[in-house]
Amino acid sequence: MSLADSQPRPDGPTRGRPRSEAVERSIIEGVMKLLEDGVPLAELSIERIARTAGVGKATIYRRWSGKEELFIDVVRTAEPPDPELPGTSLRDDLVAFLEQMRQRGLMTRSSALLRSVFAQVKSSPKLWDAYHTIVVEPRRRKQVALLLRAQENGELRADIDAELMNDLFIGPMLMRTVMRADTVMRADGDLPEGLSEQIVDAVLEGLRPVSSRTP
Amino acid sequence: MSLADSQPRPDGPTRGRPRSEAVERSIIEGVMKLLEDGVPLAELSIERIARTAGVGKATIYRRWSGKEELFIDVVRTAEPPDPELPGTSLRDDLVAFLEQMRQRGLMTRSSALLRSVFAQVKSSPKLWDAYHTIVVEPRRRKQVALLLRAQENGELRADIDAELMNDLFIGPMLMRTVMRADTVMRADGDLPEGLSEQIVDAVLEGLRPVSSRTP
Amino acid sequence: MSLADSQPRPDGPTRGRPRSEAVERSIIEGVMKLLEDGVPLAELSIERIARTAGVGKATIYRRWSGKEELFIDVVRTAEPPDPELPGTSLRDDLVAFLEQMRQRGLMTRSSALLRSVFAQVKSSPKLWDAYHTIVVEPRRRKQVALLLRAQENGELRADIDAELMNDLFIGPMLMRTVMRADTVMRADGDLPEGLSEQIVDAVLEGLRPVSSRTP
Amino acid sequence: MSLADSQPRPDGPTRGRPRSEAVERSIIEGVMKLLEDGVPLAELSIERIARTAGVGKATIYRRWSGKEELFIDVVRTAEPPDPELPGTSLRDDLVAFLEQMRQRGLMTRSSALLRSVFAQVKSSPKLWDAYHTIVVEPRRRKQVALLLRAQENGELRADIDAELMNDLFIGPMLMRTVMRADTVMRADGDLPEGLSEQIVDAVLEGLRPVSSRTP
DNA sequence: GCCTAACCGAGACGGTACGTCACGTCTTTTA
DNA sequence: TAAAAGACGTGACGTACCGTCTCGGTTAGGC
Repeated sequence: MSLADSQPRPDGPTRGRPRSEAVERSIIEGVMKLLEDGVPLAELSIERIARTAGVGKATIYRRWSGKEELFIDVVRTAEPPDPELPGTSLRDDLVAFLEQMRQRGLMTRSSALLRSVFAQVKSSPKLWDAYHTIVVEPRRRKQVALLLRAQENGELRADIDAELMNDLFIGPMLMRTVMRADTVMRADGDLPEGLSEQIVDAVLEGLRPVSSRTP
Repeated sequence: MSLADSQPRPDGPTRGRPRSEAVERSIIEGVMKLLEDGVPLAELSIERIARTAGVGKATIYRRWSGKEELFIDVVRTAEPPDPELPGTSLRDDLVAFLEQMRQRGLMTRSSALLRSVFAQVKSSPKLWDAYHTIVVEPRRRKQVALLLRAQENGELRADIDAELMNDLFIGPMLMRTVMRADTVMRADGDLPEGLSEQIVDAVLEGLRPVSSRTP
Repeated sequence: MSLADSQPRPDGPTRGRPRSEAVERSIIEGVMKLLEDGVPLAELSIERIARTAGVGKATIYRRWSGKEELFIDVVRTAEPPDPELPGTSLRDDLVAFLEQMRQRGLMTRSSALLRSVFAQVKSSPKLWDAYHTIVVEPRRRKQVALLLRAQENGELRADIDAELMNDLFIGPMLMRTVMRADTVMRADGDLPEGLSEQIVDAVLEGLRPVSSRTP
Repeated sequence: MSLADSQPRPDGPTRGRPRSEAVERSIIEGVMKLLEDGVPLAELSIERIARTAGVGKATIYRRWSGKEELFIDVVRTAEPPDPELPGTSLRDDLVAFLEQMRQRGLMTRSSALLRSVFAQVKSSPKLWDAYHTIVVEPRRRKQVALLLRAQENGELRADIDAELMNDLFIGPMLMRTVMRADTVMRADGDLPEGLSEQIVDAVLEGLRPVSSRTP
């Protein structure tokens, strides 16, 4: 799960001068710097990245097979780790997941970065698959596991698929962070504090067993 | 709402030979044909589009300022019209909206096309704004109006913002059609018949006034 | 020999609106004006000429089949008429011819024009042929006739071809006006007053019969 | 005096892969081949030259700033070297110079080529200056030096400028090689053997001191 | 005093070439 | 052998003209 040499050295492991790890880092950080500086993704050519990182083009191609592969490593580096769950209640854990999505959707510097690479990643099936496998799916599995446990505890209705339930919680926040947030709204008015709680409470209301509903 | 000349003639309205509408159509349909034939979006150069449509490059640039602008019109042309609402009940109307999203998410020819252009549109703030203004926002307004009326009728709780409610319904389906559908799943197993009803019923359960809940 | 309609009207002589002579003039004068203003010949596109003359492109193509044909008429219009010969002596007549060449080679406005179109004319065999037939050859014939008469009078040696003699006089001046004058020298120091007399006198010295030489 | 990199590398002398001389040659020879095959100069686009030489356009622009600069090197490559002078007499040396001009004016393959590029070069002041500096002026200086020595020896009159004298010899041959030869005459009848001697003898007659004239 | 054919300006049209840029590969020197 | 530098063939970019073709609107005869 480390910063992969996506392009492994073809022959033996150690002959001649070894690849410099410093170079690896300076390339990825160079890309991040450019994105943070507001350079549109479309203007991120390999040549420009090499120039920025003070590196030869061949040095990039030796490690990644192209721009897409490189971006996977950039996203992986920038992606925030999964949130620590409070564990105090189902509701609190769900809120924690949504809250992390909301944070990422805010107009911070590092998120502006993420969002633009994200768009690029999304427009390439190959990248999207990789991103899904490495980042999205593991997190989704955690969320679904949480809900399954709650169903077994009787905290949630058992007659609805846990995967669908998960989408009921995640989908609305996604709606705002990915679909609307990046462009239409400029201020963060669309992602106010308390939004996570509002969503979780409203959806949870319909998913609890009848017996345990708010009176 | 007609096929716009995104690049309006700078001068008066009618001097010189008028632009041919047939050419306009053949360009847009040329793009659709290429996409349907499985040409990757990255290989859709203006030169190739012009060649396919049997048209000079200048003729394209006369109408659109670049590939992106052109894609807006392609999406707009392919975008299905808003669904006709049955009007029999709030639930049925909501299902109708979601059902349309589900249909679009299925792996039909025309939708495979749409989804890749859609990704491209999404990766450009300018395009995304335009798409939002022209396509998304009007539809969203209809949906919200529907919910507001239901709140006034007492069919829905009045203590939750109607816009948020709308996201609670739309978000989960979006999750599956846009986020997961294009790559992870190949068969349409993720968008089964009955999905719309499942979502609407589950979410509606938490949004009805306490008095009118399922016992 | 008038300003030709190089592109004659195909059918009968007079049906419909006749072509405007004013338009004809304004096109040719437009070209001259552009050249006098120092616009490089290479930048003289048909589109620009039409714009300058306030004329549609088709109006130009109706008269000339292309840029080259048009330039013939421009040169013809600008070419100075043959000089009037004093007739006082062979020497004076020869000087008159050379003096005209010298004048044209000076850096006057109208000659800057001529020289640049001349260069263009020269680079196209078709144009060069036309220019030769219309302008150069008739003048050359006059010069040769002059020399032939002088041979009959005994003023010139009879053992040298009159056409070659003509080149002996014309060539040196051409050397300076066409080959060197346009670029290398900037001031007109290379074409000083008295140059024509110098050339004629020097060459004439070798062409007179021995009996009549300067002692 | 080697095949210049008209577009010098901006940086230091030896960094990165050096420019291939083979490519340089194949471009210039490609142009020559096209011209020899009778392709009109106007159809010699950079794209076509690149295609013929099996070379990318950028590789051409890396060396020359445009078609014109390239043509200088083509002309320079094809230009015959200065003739070897017999040194037996002033007359023989002058004949040698003229004879070379006459040879070049004949309808040989390589000269048909040269003459059309030559016309192009002539139509651009910048090119013409360059051509003059590199090719014409050095040769002219040799010729003038020859005449100056003859003046000092008393073989030529001292009262006529040596530069003017030079034009008296060169001009007439130029008249036939450059002005008339390319188009009007087709066969080489205008440049017969013996022409050089005829011109030199006729002009020399007027330039010798009176004492040494043909009786 | 109409009729109508040809003119006129404007500018769209399918092409071709321009000169620039980035692609991914390759060949140098230097370390 | 890696690394920087940059040349290489390829091909798309967006612009400018080419010569042809519609447009709406004149402008002169011939009836």
